[in-house]
Amino acid sequence: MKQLKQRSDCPISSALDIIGDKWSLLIVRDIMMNGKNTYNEFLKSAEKIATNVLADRLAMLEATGILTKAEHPDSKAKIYYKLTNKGIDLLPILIEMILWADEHLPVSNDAVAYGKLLKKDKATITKQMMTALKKNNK
Amino acid sequence: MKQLKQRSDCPISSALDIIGDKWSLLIVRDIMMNGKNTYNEFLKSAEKIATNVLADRLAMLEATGILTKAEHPDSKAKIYYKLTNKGIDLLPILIEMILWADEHLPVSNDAVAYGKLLKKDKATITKQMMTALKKNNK
DNA sequence: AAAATTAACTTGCTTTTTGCAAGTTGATTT
DNA sequence: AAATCAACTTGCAAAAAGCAAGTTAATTTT
Repeated sequence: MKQLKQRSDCPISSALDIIGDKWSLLIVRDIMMNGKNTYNEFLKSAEKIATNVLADRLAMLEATGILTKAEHPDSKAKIYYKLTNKGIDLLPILIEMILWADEHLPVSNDAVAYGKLLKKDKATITKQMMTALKKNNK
Repeated sequence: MKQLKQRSDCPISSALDIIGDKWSLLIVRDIMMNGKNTYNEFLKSAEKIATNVLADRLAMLEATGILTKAEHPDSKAKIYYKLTNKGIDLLPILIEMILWADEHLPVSNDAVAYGKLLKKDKATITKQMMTALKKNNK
């Protein structure tokens, strides 16, 4: 697995030590906003993560306590990946990324629409999502 | 320079295409919160970025319109790197990373103290910093 | 009940990126 | 005029990413 070391005691640097790559937050996004929870579902996302990279990131996100493996309700062959509270608490970072991208990058029409909604009522929407996610988590 | 391509039209993915690495946001942090503006100042930060990686990231951040090169007030030998409005708008993402790290990772005492302050008055502090940064920017 | 399919990986190999040390060039200081 | 400083560049080794194919246990289909 990717080497996990703390480069400094700066909080931004320490956060980036874990989530500072192109893939980790996409897995978190898929669980949080796209209702995905299994290896093959993650593989199917538009960004096309490689199988070995996905395996590596899942192991790393588990090792850092952002997600955990659980039994899948439908089948013993599947693994149900779910976010911990630590993982759920990444939501505000994702929200701010959406708002930034919506303002400064070319994104889909859907994303533009969602961005407008978010901008209007960020605090409420965030709190709502957070509560829903943590409830499912118990 | 690192290949700049959009993996999908998802806003989170598109944001990560640019800032999804271990170094870019540390440069932004250094300009935004640590009063650093030159190559050698960036090199001196605790995380010890390599010279070639720094050069690469500066070029990439300039190419994506997050920062620009300006004349240094004190010397013609120095380059003064400053954030654009697009770069300044990354502040909320950094703020949320600080709050997350403060809650879930081991960070310095200073960071813990600052996190408490932030948590109490996030909106006001963010707006204040943003305004100050954009004023300097004109 | 055997064969095929699915899910979650692992392996091997190539390409790209990172990290490290040393070198270059123009401006500034001694 | 010589030494130093600032911002890079270059060369090379190590690590990570990307790609195709293979493995194993659990279903599903025939």
